[in-house]
Amino acid sequence: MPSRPRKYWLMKSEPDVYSIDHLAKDGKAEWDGIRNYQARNFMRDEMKVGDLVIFYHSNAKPPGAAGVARVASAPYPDPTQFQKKSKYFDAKSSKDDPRWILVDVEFVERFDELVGLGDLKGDPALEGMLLIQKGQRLSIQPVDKKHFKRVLTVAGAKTKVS
DNA sequence: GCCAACGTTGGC
DNA sequence: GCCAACGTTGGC
Repeated sequence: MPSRPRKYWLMKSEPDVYSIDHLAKDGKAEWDGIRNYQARNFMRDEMKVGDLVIFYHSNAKPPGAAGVARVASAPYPDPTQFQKKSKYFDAKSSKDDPRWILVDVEFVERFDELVGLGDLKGDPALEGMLLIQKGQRLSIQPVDKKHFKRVLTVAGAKTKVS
């Protein structure tokens, strides 16, 4: 039994860099490269194994919700922060006190058709969803259960949320 | 490619 | 602690 109700999330990824198809192929991935404190805090403090995630394609043509993933590990330090050759290297971070934390994410399903940002914005049932607020750029964000379920419905998803 | 919105950095 | 400068995000 989960010790708290399952939470719901949305995580953005640029499909040119890492798409839902990449995740489908890999099965599981380290969600590395997050260098925003608010996004890090969600992974470090609030995500639990089993939480469901909308996998969102950003900077894409078109942008939109591409599928579903699941949190698959406890939080742990992002290894790329210590790799000098990585674009995510952070000289100010130390192994004793790592600044950047990530979780593993595993593939659940790929939507038959991407639910475009325009459709999300035009859906009255999604009113108030963080993603569609003006100026909102957080790459990891919480999603209300009702909004999460709505996106799955619109997508014709196989994943069911009780 | 443009640029609005937002976050971070660093001088003071 | 303020805030200008700068860098990034991400839709268009």
